[in-house]
Amino acid sequence: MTGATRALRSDAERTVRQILEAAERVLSRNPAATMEQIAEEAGVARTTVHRRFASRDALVGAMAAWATRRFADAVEAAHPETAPPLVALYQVTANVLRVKLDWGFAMSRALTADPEAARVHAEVEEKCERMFRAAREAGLLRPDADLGWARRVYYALIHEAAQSGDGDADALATRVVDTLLRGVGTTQGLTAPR
Amino acid sequence: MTGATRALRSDAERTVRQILEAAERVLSRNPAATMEQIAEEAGVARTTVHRRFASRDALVGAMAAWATRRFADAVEAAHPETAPPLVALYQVTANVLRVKLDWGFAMSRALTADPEAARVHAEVEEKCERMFRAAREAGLLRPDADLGWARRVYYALIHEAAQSGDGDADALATRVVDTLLRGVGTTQGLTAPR
DNA sequence: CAGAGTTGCATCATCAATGTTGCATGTTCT
DNA sequence: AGAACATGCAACATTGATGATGCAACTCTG
Repeated sequence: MTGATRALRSDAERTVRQILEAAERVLSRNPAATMEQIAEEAGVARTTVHRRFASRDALVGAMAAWATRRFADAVEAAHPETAPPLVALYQVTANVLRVKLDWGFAMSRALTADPEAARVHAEVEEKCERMFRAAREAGLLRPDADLGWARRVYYALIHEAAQSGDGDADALATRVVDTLLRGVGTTQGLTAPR
Repeated sequence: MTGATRALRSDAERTVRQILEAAERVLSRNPAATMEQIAEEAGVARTTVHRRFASRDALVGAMAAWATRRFADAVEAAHPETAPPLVALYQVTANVLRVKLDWGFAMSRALTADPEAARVHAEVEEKCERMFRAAREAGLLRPDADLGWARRVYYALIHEAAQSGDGDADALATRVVDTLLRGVGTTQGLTAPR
């Protein structure tokens, strides 16, 4: 591999990144957007997009793969296995939000056919599962908490926080974790109001 | 209007309903589904769908209009203006869930161009807003609660409950309201743990 | 400068979904 | 049975997105 080749390839990779980021911006606003619109947003010709990605599926797949990698790294960086549950929960939330703010669409498509992405995703899923189990055993969650429901709520809160978009990842994470654990009410719930 | 006409028109209306319901089933699974697939699910020919709905947009519009009406009725039937906040919250939740379980896709498309639907939707939005304000003033929500965030969370919880699909509307509503107010944790939150 | 590589542009082929129409065949009511 | 209407079927036109290709122009690097 010559120096020239490296330099040129670097240009190419920059273009690829521009396309991926443009696709994220466009598709997060309109999932049915056209390759033309993506190319326009990326500032390249549509043919260039097709030269880089054989098909639309390939493009979305590449986005999903990229987001999946960042997602897995974000979770791993929070050390959810070793950190105390509350710390882990907060760190995972903040890190995932950082990724999701930039790659929301790609992450929503990360559950597709690609076997590698599916594997990574399942792995993260399992880590999250264990984190919630640990949280419950540590008394952070109610002993009778339905972990499946808790996880659903958690994902939904992260999603809403990412959509609302006001504040940085740390502020949003605080809000998410706080809401997840305490809700927004003052009462002790329907079963024991007041 | 002759009796014959009435009878025939009644047949036609039944077909329309079958198409609307089939479209909901198909599109909730795959929003990009084909008119062909919708027709197949409805047990009619594709041409029949096109005879009833001039275009795909018209079909989705009709679904949205139908769902919007049921949605507005569901909220109104809970008397959110006059009932005590906690009761109103629960009743609205249960009633909306009943609609959303059957018309999830249509409701997700109810924010479109149609002026009448938009009006109704804004009206409901406002009722909900007032309900949350009343809930806060009644001490049901924390005094410092961000109503915008609370509403987002509320909508998201309803959505998740409808997706999870286990249990009837009343059980789901209980879960939603309980989670909204108390969260899933035992602590007093990040600011005052333990 | 020469060469390798990339991009833009124009163009073409393909394809799937949409929307239309004519006609024969029911179905329901009178 | 006859009138009125609805449906299925087959065929057709249209359209918009997708994907491919040839060529000229550009930008690096050596």
